[in-house]
Amino acid sequence: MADLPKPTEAELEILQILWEKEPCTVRQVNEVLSQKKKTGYTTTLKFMQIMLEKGLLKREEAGRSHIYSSAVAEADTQQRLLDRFVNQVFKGSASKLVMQALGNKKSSKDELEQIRKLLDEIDNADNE
Amino acid sequence: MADLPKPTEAELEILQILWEKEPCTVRQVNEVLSQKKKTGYTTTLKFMQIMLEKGLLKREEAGRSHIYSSAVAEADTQQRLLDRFVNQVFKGSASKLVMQALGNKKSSKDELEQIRKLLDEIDNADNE
DNA sequence: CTCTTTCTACGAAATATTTCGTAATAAAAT
DNA sequence: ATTTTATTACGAAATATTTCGTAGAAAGAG
Repeated sequence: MADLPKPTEAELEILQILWEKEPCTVRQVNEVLSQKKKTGYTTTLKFMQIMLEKGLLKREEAGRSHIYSSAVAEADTQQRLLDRFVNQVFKGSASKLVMQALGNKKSSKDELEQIRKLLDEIDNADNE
Repeated sequence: MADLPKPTEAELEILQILWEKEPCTVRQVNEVLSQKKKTGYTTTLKFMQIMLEKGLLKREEAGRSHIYSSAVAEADTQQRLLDRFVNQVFKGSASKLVMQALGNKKSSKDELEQIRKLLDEIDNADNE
């Protein structure tokens, strides 16, 4: 578990698609990706080859073509990016980020309730 | 209130310093910046000139030299970056981000209490 | 006044990221 | 069997970001 590189913005878009639909061929990924931005097939292919080299994806040969899957878990990646983000933008203060996020984003009652439950759990476990 | 460009990583580091200590000369900023990464004086200067052009900074002539301040507020910038981040990494779900942030980051009791209060306020105002 | 130091401005090199064209190959269609 | 289509690999152009060197001007020291 060496230090995986931080995925770039474009790489993250591809990971999002794979997390949702994997395993996928390049074509399948490109079909989804090219709806948000007009991306050529070989552009997507190139990204996925680069990501394979970086260890972000894995693949399996299927005759002429390849079938890709993510090699990094969604939650792990989110956590890694979040840590970076909190440090860069909020000087490491997760609670400041949380308050800013809650302040301007409307969340459903259900979600707010879940957050409350989480707070309770943290409080209870908080006898370090 | 046109669309300010998203500050790059290096630009954000400079903004952080200014938000803390502004107004500053290039030298003052570089003194702080060069402690985290060995940055040459002209590198910092160049960044600050670019940031002036982009509208991220403003400055005032002081004889031979210039005195810079931020032209964007910290909270606004954080909010803008946060929105982007939530969309890119958490598919727009602020509450997922919040839970991930609370889950792995230890926050003080005080901070957790503040978040609870914030939740209450949201609940009360929540008659969309 | 002359030399040294401290600025700014500018250009451009170095690196990272994104995008695509072309060639080679294999499969599928006719 | 020839042509069309689909796929990978590769290289490199286009763009964005980071870094620094050099020149010139202005201030300060001697």
